[in-house]
Amino acid sequence: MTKNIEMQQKMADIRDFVYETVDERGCPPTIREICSKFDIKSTSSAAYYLRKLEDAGELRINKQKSRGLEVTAKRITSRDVVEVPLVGSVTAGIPKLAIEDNDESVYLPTSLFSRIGDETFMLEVEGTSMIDIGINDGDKIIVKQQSTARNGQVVVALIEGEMSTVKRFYMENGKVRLHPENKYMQDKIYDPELISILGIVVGLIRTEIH
Amino acid sequence: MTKNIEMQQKMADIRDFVYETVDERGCPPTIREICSKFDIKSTSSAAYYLRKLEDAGELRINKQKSRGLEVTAKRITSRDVVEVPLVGSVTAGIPKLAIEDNDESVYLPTSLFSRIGDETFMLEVEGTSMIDIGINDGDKIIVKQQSTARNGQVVVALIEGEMSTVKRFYMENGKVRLHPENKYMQDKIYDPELISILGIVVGLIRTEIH
DNA sequence: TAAAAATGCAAACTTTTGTTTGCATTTTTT
DNA sequence: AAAAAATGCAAACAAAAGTTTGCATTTTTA
Repeated sequence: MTKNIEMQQKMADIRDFVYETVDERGCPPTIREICSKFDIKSTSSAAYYLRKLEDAGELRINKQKSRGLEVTAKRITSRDVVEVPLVGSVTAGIPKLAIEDNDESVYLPTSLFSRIGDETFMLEVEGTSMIDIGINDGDKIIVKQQSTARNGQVVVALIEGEMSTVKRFYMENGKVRLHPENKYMQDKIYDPELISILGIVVGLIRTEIH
Repeated sequence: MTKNIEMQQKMADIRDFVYETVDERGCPPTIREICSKFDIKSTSSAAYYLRKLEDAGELRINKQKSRGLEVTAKRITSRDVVEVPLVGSVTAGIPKLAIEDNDESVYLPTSLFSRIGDETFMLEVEGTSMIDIGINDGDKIIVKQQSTARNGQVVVALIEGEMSTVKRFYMENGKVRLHPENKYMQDKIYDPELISILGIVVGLIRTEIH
């Protein structure tokens, strides 16, 4: 009995090793790599375990192919997620306008954010100016980069080139009105040339509930 | 010149093929697979392109190893994301208590949701009972499964075994008080045995901003 | 306890796969 | 236009990696 448990463990270890290797290296281990990892003396012994794992449905073996192991569990592919840069915070003075390579980035599930693409970024909200529509201080908003907006859209805007803000956007009588969704705050009206739109808020992530 | 452009295109195509194959199959293509994919007649020609791609830093070649190609771009691994099942909606009558294999699931970035694990699920909120703390109708909440809660935590609770709800939880004088964060709604008091806690709300995702 | 099954090893073997060599053709440079 | 470089192919080659065989040991079953 105890032998059987050890066996189960060994099989699980090998399976995990195969899975990890595929995950991290993008390429399954060879039988000989498995041997040296687990101190198995003969390739045929390792192959024996692999056959058992295949019987158990834990992996697939492509006959006569080098590195022919395939994992059966669903793997994450680049189609499943979109990488979106996290570019700092809004209302923190001058925002970063350029997305840099060394920015922290976040993977969002395409199943929820299907239409977002390369021109999307994330930004942490500071302040409570949009709290009446449920955008809280500290929330991370997902912003689709574009320089124009339609009336009533929630935008990230740059005011006079130096301060960024999240507000609801209106263009009325040749003026831009930025409307905070906070009943204690006032709308502000600007000359259009003082405002540049950085993008439209399309989603939000909150990681703490208080 | 036109030849040169064709060449660039061919190189890019091969690189993409290598990347896609690694991504989808979890294993790079062999040189001969690249040959047949692009109608290259000789393995040495394909190898020649691969060397150029390596010079350009687009991939790495492990010498003398079968399937020794490695992509250089960062790949998504299972460490980067957590798979979380999306189990329906709350306040939609009797909730599903068991998480099923065929549930839709969503990948969340571990960089934002570092502490969540297997016992986490997502649920779509229906209604406005928590709107004062910014949980809107249609938001997808991230819930950590547990059967107890501390005072003041936001929980998903099952009332009398048949209706689930999101509320702030208090245990006072031997009674459970469920507090909606909506100034137009009233707290409700229950005997503890009528309430079971399904989990604690730890985060939220919104995919539409109105 | 004896037979059967499972586990394990070593070595030879076969297939897959990357590499090298030599030559032909095309493109670019001088 | 001639020389040089780049591109491309075929075939032989070498290394890597999966498979098979036969036997020894341990564990399980009858």
